[in-house]
Amino acid sequence: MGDQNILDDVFENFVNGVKLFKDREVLRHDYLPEKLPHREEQIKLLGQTVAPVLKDARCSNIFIYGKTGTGKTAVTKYVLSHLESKANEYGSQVKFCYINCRMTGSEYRVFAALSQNIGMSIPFTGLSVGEVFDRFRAALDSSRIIFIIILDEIDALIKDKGDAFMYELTRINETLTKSKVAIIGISNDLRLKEFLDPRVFSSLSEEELVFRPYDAGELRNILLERSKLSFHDGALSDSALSICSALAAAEHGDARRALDLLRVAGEVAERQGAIVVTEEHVRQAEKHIEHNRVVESLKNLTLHSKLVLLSVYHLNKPNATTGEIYDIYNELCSEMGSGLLTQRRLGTLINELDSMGLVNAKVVSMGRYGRTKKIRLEISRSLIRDVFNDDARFNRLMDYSPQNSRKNSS
DNA sequence: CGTCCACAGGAATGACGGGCGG
DNA sequence: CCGCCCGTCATTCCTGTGGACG
Repeated sequence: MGDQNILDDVFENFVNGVKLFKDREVLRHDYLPEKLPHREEQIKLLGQTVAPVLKDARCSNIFIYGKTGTGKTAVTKYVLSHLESKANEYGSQVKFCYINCRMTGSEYRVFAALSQNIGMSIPFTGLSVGEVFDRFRAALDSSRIIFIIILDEIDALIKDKGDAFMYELTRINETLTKSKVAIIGISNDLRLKEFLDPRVFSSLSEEELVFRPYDAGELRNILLERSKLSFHDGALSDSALSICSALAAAEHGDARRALDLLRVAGEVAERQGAIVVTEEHVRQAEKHIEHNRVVESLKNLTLHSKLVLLSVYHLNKPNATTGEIYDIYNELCSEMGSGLLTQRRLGTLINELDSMGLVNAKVVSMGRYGRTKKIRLEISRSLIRDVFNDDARFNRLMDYSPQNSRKNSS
């Protein structure tokens, strides 16, 4: 009955309470606004580059660089959707296909998605990559179009699969007679060219477009535009808006981050029944986002990654080495009756934990005493306890104290 | 100034589950 | 149903290496 009342309050509050949001969809980062402030230059350049397709000519390949949240994807989608409607107007046979390489995952699935887009279905798996590519090329040629391929986050794919498939793709025009292909590559990593075969790179970057990070003032304008659509008048304090832009600017000039902060701050404020979103709500939002991020990645770790992380937790010193971790990991494995992985494997698991920001690993040389990684926990110990205590398998391991077999000084 | 530690991290290979074409 | 291929995880084997020690 007490619960009932609480729930009533929650619903009551939701229905009758002050509403802060007008439309929170506007703050999602996949929302494509009608205006993209501070990107007029890039829009113009990209537009000029793709314009030839309206006269049925192939446009140059384009390489777009910029860190996350600098508007690369938004600008590209914006320009292309306008291009598409123009093309319909003029009756040009233009098609484009947007692919996020990181989401798509493998070269196989990239080609499968491309084929899908020109109306040819490819099985999820089962064929060789070469076969899929051939089918794609055949289907493309017989469809007589200008095909613009947008490969977003292409760096993710190239870094772990290599650039062989890109070589195929950049040369595809030579074997097409009735269709033409242009590629727009989008990369978060400015150093991508170091990973690319020079031939691929030169063909891919007939044009280059660089997106600088936004500064605090620009972020502020962006947020201002969006907040007009997403919040009710007066629901958002000026200082909250400023602090969102400042925080995001300090990170990478990441607009996506700024929008997230603003949205979550709004949600926090709404939940607290506040009439206006304040600076304090933004601070809470920041913690909230980070907390969620960590808990999510923690939950999604594989068994052995969890054990490795627990080993770092148990060793509990700021300068743990790979070998020490491995010893403890060893103990934990036998304690739990699970098989154990090689030290080689553990090394790469540690690197993964590092890139997720759960752990900090740095290679150092201790001269006479070898070369190893110094590993330190990057997240709070209590958080680890909270998350792992939920999992019955780890109960015994949580208050387990390892008998550090190594004789080691500090 | 060369040695040699304690690993790093690349390459090749294998085991395995999923999924297809024929 | 068989044979093949994919992607993922893991092992094995390997060469490479910064710098304190002797």
